[in-house]
Amino acid sequence: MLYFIDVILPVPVSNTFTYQVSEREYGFLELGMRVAVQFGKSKVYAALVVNLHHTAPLVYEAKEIEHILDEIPIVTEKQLNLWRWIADYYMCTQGEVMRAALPSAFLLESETLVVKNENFSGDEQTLTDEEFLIFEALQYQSLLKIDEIITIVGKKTVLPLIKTLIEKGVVLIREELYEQYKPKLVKFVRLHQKYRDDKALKILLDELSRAPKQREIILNLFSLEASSKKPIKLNDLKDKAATTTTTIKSLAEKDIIEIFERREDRIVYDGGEDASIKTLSSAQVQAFDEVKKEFESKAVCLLHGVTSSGKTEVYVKLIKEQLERGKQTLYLLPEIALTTQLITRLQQYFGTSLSVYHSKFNVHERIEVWNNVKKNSEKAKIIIGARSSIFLPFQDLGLVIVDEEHETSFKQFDPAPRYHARDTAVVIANMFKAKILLGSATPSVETYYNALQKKYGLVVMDRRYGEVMMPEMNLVDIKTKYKKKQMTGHFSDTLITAIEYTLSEGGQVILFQNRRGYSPVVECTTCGHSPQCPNCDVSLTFHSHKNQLRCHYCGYHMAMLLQCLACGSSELSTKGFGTEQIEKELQQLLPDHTIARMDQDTTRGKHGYEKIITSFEQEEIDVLVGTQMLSKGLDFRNVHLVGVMNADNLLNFPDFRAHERSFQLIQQVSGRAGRTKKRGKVLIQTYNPYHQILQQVTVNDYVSMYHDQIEERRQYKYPPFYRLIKITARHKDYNRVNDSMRWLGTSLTSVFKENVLGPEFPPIARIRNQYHKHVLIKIPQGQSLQKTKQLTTKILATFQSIKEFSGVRIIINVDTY
DNA sequence: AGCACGCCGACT
DNA sequence: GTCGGCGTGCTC
Repeated sequence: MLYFIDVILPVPVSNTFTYQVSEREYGFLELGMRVAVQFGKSKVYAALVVNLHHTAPLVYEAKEIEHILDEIPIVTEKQLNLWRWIADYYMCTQGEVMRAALPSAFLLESETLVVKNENFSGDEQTLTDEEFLIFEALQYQSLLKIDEIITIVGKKTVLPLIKTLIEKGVVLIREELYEQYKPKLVKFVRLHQKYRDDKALKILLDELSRAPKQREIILNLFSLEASSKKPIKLNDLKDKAATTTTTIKSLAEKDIIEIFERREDRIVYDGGEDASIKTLSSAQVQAFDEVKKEFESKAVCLLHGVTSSGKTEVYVKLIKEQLERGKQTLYLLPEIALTTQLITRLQQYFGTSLSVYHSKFNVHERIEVWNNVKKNSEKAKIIIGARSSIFLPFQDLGLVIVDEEHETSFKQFDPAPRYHARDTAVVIANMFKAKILLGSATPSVETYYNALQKKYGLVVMDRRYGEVMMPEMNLVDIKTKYKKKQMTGHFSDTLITAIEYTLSEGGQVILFQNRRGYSPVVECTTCGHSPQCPNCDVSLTFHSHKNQLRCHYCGYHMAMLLQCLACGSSELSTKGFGTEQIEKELQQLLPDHTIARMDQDTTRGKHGYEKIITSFEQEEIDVLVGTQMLSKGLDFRNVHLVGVMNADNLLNFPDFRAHERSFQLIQQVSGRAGRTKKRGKVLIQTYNPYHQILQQVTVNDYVSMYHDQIEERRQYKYPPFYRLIKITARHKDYNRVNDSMRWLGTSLTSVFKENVLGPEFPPIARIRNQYHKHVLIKIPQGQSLQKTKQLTTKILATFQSIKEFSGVRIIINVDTY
């Protein structure tokens, strides 16, 4: 009998691949283990076993595997099912899901190493200059990586060169697969066994009386053992006895003590004692009971609670319950909100049962959390993390919490899999028969719809915790302010007065401007020309601190112009405004106050974000100017005033969710004001104070906003009534994008009729010298999703077989955001 | 994704 | 005329 396995490779190819294994290997292998396989001419990859069988492939000869990489599966069967679901639903390959799901240390790819052939006996005179360079380098260095060879010879394509060297017998190549993860080993010490009885010990101490240093070490070891009752770390002993590792090692060589190693986790929570959970307010108790009640009949429940209504305490109580039942909990947060604030708070409640998982962690830390979750260990009963934590190997999941459920960062945009973590979490919860709670102050229209349809449970918390009042919200009509000359730069007199008043009272201010940079567009006052990015179809943005023009899409930058490129006039003016300009103007208005800015430019680096937040918390900063980063779950006690510099650029965004998002954003930013007894104040500057959304924001009327929006969605055929699949073509040739998309649009329309929109160029058609064009497929309720996707895939397969369209990259985005 | 094969421009 | 560039197609 023959033995075969099907594997997924971490590459964007749609199929699984079949390899042959021996009977022994077949008996050992389980689904979810990794095997090293050769794929293509030389590369070796770590592939994941997804099927074991005896069916020999018909049209090709299966290769044999290199070797098995794991002793136990690293991925559970539930995960494999989930991967299949994601690949299917979001129309991508399982390899792409694998790439996103596994911590990078599990994804191995071989590296080609060039070593010298010891048997080389030929004449080095026959070598060309380049060949000789490599030959020479190998006399000093036993092996060379491909990258190193590229630097040595100074050109890109070196593979043919290596090939001739192999033919001439000068070098050999080796493919090496590195295991990136090394468990952290900690050295421990203990007394050697032969001195474990009192008599032997006494003799030893007598013998050591002439070696006081060594005797000292032994005595210190005893005192440590007596006080801790746990194995003693070598480092602790070293510190206690004020000695060196070498001295301790010499004792080990004499067999007086033993040094042994143990695996240890890198992530150790060493916070204080667990804080007891705050007693819930009556509103929180009521919400908690209601959620539990909803969970009796429904798997998903929406917790709609205004900002600072104390949703977190309700979550904590629910998690506590799961913990008591021994179940795992997943707490999902939007990427941006992974601030230390919430994590510290949860650590105080749950101590060592809580693990954090997100992309800023290094490979080793991620693997450890992964393994702990898979072992269902006590350390990983609660996982808090961003969207990628849905890929962890849960064993016994009881509850999922999706906080700030409406956040669009839960949807992965690029690369594939373009999954939505909230929606995927619902699927996972289903697989485990677990409950899932979606929390938000401003739920997404889709979720709220599901709640009203009774598909999800709904629990409302409409009071802020501790009877803190909702902030007082006012609109400032800057159109009239400009007319009446009551504006200083971008600040209305109303806003300035409010800022000055707040500061005089010792309060802090947050100013929100959803645009970074100094001013988006530089324009020549003579001819109207504005400098464009050479790689993208956008105007360059002026950043004053570096006196540069920058492109936010490709990172292109140049020095600020002195003269117009088109007409040479030196009269250049700026249009629009960003955070940087607000900061500058304000500094001039308030020279005696500290003003800081928080946006992508100032929060670069690992701790940039935390630094600003901490100094704002400690009131070293009086006014914080920032982009939407500010709106996410931060809790500043002393902010009394929030100013929205310009609400209009949010509302005018060309997207069917723009109004919903504006409402959410302004509402969230406003939530930063007045989180204590003193009532906070929010001022929103706008050209359009009668805009429906702004009116609804000021009176905090989520429900009427929802009803307006849902009506629009129904009327214009958008989610939740219709599902959307966006297909994008990308190529550097404008005509090829255009022609291929015309074909695709026509083909799709012939099947889906009026439910195909486009093809259409996006507002920015060219990014990094690549043209983009979209087609949108709308899927009405009742039309089979599966069928629609099958038909689409079929059309796309035809598309890709057309010669004239070759090279056009297709990007599929299901449930596009 | 990588890597090999195959066709076209800038240099000897 | 060749070398080196990149476009195209396949990988069990």
